[in-house]
Amino acid sequence: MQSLDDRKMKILQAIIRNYLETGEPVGSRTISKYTDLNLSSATIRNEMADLEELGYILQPHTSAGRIPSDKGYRLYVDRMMEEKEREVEELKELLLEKEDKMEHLLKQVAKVLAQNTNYATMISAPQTQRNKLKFIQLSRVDAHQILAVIVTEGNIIKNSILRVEEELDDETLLKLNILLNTHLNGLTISEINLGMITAMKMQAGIHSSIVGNVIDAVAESIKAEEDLEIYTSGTNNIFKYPELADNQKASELINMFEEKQLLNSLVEETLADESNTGIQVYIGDETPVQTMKDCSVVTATYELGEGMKGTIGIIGPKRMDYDKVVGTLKTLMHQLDDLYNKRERDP
Amino acid sequence: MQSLDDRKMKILQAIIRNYLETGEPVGSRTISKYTDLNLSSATIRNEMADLEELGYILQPHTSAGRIPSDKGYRLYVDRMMEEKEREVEELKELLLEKEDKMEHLLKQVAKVLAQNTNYATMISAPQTQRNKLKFIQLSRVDAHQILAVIVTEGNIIKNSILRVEEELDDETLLKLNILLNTHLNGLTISEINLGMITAMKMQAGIHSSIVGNVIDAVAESIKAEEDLEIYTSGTNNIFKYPELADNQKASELINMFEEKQLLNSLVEETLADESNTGIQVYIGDETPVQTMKDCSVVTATYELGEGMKGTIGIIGPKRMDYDKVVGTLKTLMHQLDDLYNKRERDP
DNA sequence: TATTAGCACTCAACGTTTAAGAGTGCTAAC
DNA sequence: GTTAGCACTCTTAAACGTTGAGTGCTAATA
Repeated sequence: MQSLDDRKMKILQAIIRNYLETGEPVGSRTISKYTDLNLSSATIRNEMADLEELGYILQPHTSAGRIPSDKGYRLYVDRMMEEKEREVEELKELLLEKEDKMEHLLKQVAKVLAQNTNYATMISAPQTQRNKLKFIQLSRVDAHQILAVIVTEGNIIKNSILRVEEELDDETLLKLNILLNTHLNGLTISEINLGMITAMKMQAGIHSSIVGNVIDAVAESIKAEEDLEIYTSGTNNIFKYPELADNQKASELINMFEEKQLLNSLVEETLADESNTGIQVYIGDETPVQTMKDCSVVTATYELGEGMKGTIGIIGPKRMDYDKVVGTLKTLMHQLDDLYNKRERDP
Repeated sequence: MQSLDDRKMKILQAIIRNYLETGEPVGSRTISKYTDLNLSSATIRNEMADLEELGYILQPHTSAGRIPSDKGYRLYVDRMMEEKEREVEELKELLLEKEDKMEHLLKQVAKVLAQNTNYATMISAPQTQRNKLKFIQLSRVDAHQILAVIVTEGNIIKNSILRVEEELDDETLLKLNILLNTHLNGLTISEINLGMITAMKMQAGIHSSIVGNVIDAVAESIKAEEDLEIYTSGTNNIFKYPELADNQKASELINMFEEKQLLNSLVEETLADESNTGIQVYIGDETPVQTMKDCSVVTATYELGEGMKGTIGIIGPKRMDYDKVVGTLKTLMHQLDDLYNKRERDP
C-alpha cells in the first residue's frame, strides 16, 4: 500500500480530528477553514473524493460529509503511535494514594482511567505464569476446623478451611506443616505428581486424609487464581456516544461488561501478542470480540515483575481520542512500574 | 383510608395485571373483555373515573387508557402479600451446585435470580454485626516478611503481609502468637483499647513494633469487612422495559449498579427495618434511593446464622411482576437457610 | 337505581408533504 | 493546479392531515 502524499494526509487527519470532536460527518467547507492549508472547499472536495476512492473515508449517504473508515483510523493511529510519546499527567498523585491491596488498586486504576478518558475501561488481575508455592501453614481454628493458608510466588494468599474428624494436637500439626512445606515448597502445580502425594500420605500415617485435603485446597487455590478476575469501570460512559447508545447495542455492551467472559478473550489476545510495544489498538471489526465491532479498543499490557502480567483495556466509540488514550495508557504503565519498584524497595 | 368495594378492587387488579403484561395504558374496553365481570365498557369507564379520583390509577393524557399509580401498586402489593405463600421452584437445584466460597455463592445467587426474573438484582455480603476475633496467626514467609492471618467469628479470613527489619526465630514467633491470641481472642474491635495495646507492647519487648503492626492489620481487616461488598447481575435487563431504557435513565441506573455506594443505602434501609416479614417492597418514590424513583424495588433480608445478615434486592420497572418476585425471593430465602444448615451439619 | 348504548370530543401516533440546509460532483474559468 | 459557481441529492425538521383508541356525558333501558 502506497503512502498518501502530505496534503492528503493532513486532510485526512483534519477529518478524523474533527469527527472525533463532533461525531458528525464533516464536510469540505469545514476542513477548508479548519486547516492551515488555505485551500478552498472545492479543492478539498477533490481530495476527499480521492481519499474516498482509496478507502480512507466514507460517505454515510450522498450529500453528507465524510467520516473516517476503519482503514482511515488505522492509518491515523499508526502514524500517531510513531510520533507521540506523551508527557506525564496528574494521574500520578491519584494513583499513589495509599492503596496496597491488589484488588483495590486495580479497581482504582479502572476508575481513574474511566474518569480521565470518558470511555469504559477494564483491567485484568495479573496472571502469574508459573505459580510456585512459597509457603503452606496449617493452624487449628477450633476442635474440628483447620485453617490452611497457602502463599504463592508474588505473595498471593489463599485460605481454606478444612473440617477434620479427629482432634489434632499441636505437635501433630507442626509435623504436618513441616511435611507439607518440605515436600511442596518451590513447586508449581504441574510439578506436584501423584507419586509425591502418595509418599506424603504414607508419611502422614493416620492423618493422610488431611494431606489429601490440603493438596486439594492447593490445587483449587491455584486454579481459582487462573479464572478471570477483571474489573471494569465507567461502563455508563458509552451513553455519551449516540452511535453506541441505542438500546440493542448498549444492552449487549453492558452485558459484556457484567459477564466479563468475553472480556477475557480480549485479555488473552492482548497477552498473546508479544511483538508489540505493549499497546495495541483494535478498530471496529479488528476486535477479537464481536460484541465490540462498533467500538474501538485500546489495550495495554502491564507487568509487575516476576512475570506477573495483566491487561488494561479502554473501550469506546470508533471516534475515540486515540491520541489521548494511548498517551494516558503509556503514562499509566510507567506509574505501575514505579509503584511496583517503590513497593519492593521501600515497604 | 377506606377500602375499595369488591368490584373496584377487581377492576383495579385487572388494570394492573394487564399493564404488567403489556406496558401500555389499558382502556375500558379491554377490561370489559378481560374480566369475568360481564360489564360493558361504559360501566367500567365510570368505575375507572372513580378509581382515578381516589388516586389508584392515572391517565397519561386525555383519551389514553389508565395506568396504575404508585398508590395503586401499593394496594395491589399489600393485598397480594397477605394472600400468597408461593410454592417451591426449580431454583433449588441450580443453587445447590457445588459452590462453597461465599463470593461465588453470592454472585451465583444474583445471577440465577436475574435470569429467573428478568430484572436487575443485587445481593450484599452478610455483615457480621459483632465481629469477634477468633484466631490470629503469624507465620514467617521469608526473612523479612511475616504473614498475619486473622480469623473472625463466622470464619471470615483476612491476610496481611508485614515487613520486619529484624529477623525472628521460630521461638519468638511462637511467643508472639501466644501473646496476641491470649489477649485478643474473643474481643470485638471496640473492645480493644489503648491500655491493652500498650500492655501487650510492653510484654513484646523489642518486638513491640510488630504487635503494633498486627493490631493495625486487625483494625484494617475488620474495617475493610465493613465496607460494602455488593454483587449485582442482570443490569442489562432494564433495557427490556422501554420506560427505563432511555439514555438518561439507563445511564444513571447502570452507573448506580457499577458504583454500588447508592445500593448500600438500600441495604442499610432494609436491614434497619425489623418490623417486617423479611420482604419489603418500595414502589417508585418510596425508594430510599432517588436514582430508582422510576423503578420498584423488592428487598429481602437473609440470615446465615450467627447474626450474619445480608440483603437481596430486585430492581425493575414499576410494572414489576410482584407476585412472582415475592414468591421467588421467599423460596430463595428458604434455600439459603437450608444451605447454611446443611453446611453446618455436613461438611 | 344501576347499567348500557351512543355520540361528540380529545389527543398521541403515524404518514405525508414541504422547506431548509448542508454537502457533493462537475464544469468552466482563472 | 486551484477555484467559483451551479445544479443536484439527501437528511432533517417542521407543518399538516388522518386515524384510532379512549374518554366523558347524556339519554334510554332493565
